[in-house]
Amino acid sequence: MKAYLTELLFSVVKQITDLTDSSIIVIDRPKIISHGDFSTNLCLVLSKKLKKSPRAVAEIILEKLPPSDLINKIEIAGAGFLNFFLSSKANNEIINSVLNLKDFYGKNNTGGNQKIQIEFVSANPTGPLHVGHGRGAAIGDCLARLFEASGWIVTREFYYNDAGDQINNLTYSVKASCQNIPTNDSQFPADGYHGAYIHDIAKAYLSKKTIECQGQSIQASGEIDDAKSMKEFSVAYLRNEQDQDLKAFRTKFDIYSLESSFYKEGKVEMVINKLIEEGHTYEKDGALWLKTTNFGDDKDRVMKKTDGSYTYFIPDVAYHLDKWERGFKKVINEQGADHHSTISRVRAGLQGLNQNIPEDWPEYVLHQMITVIKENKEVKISKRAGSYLTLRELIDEVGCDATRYFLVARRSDSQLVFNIDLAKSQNNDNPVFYIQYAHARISKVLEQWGGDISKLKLDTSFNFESQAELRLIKSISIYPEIVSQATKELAPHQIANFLKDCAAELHSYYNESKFLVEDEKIKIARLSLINSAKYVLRNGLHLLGIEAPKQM
RNA sequence: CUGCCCGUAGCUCAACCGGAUAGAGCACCAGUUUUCUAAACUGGGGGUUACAGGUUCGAUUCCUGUCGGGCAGGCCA
Repeated sequence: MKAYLTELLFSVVKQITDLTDSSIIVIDRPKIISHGDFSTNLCLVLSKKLKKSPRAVAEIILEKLPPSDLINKIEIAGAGFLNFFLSSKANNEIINSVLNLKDFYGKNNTGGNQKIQIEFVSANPTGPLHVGHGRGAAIGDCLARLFEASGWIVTREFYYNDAGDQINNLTYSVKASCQNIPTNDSQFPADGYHGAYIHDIAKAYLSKKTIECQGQSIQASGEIDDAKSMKEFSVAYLRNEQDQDLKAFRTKFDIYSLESSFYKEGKVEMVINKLIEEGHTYEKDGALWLKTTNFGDDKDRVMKKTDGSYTYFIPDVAYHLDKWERGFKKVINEQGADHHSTISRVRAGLQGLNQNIPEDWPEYVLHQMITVIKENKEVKISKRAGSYLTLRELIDEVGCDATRYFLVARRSDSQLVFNIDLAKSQNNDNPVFYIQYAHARISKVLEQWGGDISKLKLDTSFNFESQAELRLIKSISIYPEIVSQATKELAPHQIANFLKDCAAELHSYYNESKFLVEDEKIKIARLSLINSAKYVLRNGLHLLGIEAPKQM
């Protein structure tokens, strides 16, 4: 429809100016219902060029605009906006197209089956997942769903840092726990982890438990001095825990990449050698440095420490080179804002490899930190200190649907306050229930009608008149634009907000109007309308990974 | 001190590439059920968009500065 209006307007623009590019025509969706279905600021833009007032330009355009049976009326408003009101024929065709497309309404194929890789969560296997990881999981998973809905082939990937110092700290902590050293004892490792889960691992290790992890069975040797087994077991134990957390959060990954594998396969070594070969390194203070300042960083970074081991971002670079070599021209990394400094380092490393990788590759979506409030007090999320709110606890307390909704319904780049008591006590006022309730209400009405829902079709000559109906139609017709915009801007929260609005329109309509009426024509029309709203709500909820219940 | 993100109603958050009277929910006040689910709806009060400048037809949005919050600035990850 936007394209249609653009073409219509451009045919006039060509008559009254020498412009040959239709890009100056911008069609908007007005916020206010009385401003019509579409609007354009074209006259304001052209007024300077034509040396006429915007409203005068509007008069001229209006006069020359060819008639269309899809447009009911066009108004000049405000400073010189042109507002378009769709005809009932155009509206009815939208409803019928939703009824035809069903689950496909809102999807598009702008991705053209290109490959995209989305990395998210990527928590270290040193503790259970917490709320922050939950935010990453919710955003990352919704992004993946959005890209799938836009015709991309999505690979969801989880990267495990299973090779750095923090893994040794984990092992030392488990060992100390095996020896019954209290966490506050001076004998306990200074950089150790204090959470209660450490004791669980120690207990399982001593009793020689077997852990299933990604199709492998890892058995603990139970020997306190068997550092290798203890490390393997601890990591497997926590990965297994995380897998269960993610499963409870309805988040699946296609590929798990292990930092350790890039060492094993020699890819870390290859990256180092290549960077030396390309002349981007130098030695200082007994360490090997990468000149990241050549690529926009504010200072150079150590890549090989004096003890011969590598800093964390080198395996990161190796990992991203691997992504590139696997053919992903588009890669999105979703991570916490506390990792933002790695962006410039990883990109610098990739540039240094001289592989014609674009400077802004990969893309990043960073989510800001979460403050968790419980009983009016901030809950500190610290693995080391052991005070800890796990994602699983949250899911158990407020449910998967509500947790997902809360974590994805806000712009990722603003900090978020998660009030546990509110989320818990709010049950009835929770936005997610509000949306689901709208879906359930429609389902119930259609069920009571008892007709063949798949055959519902709207007579194109039918005329919807009430404000509630027109508002609902507008909401339904906007949906595909919301999906493509949310995808383009990597902003899944727009889906959540849209659904709340759409559900509000439905509830208003529901209260204003009865659907199962005597008049067959009116009944079919109204049922067609709410059934198309049902598809929008269901498809939208699906994009958020939230269920659309038939009854509540 | 330096870099990145943020600052919008009492609280939690929206606002499409710069658009029209800055919108929702919670909380507060007043109403709506013998009729498809009241987990709903209708109406009301509540704002100098942190502050000060600038850019232009037009700024919550872009630029500069100030203040405030968060995160980074390890040979930790």
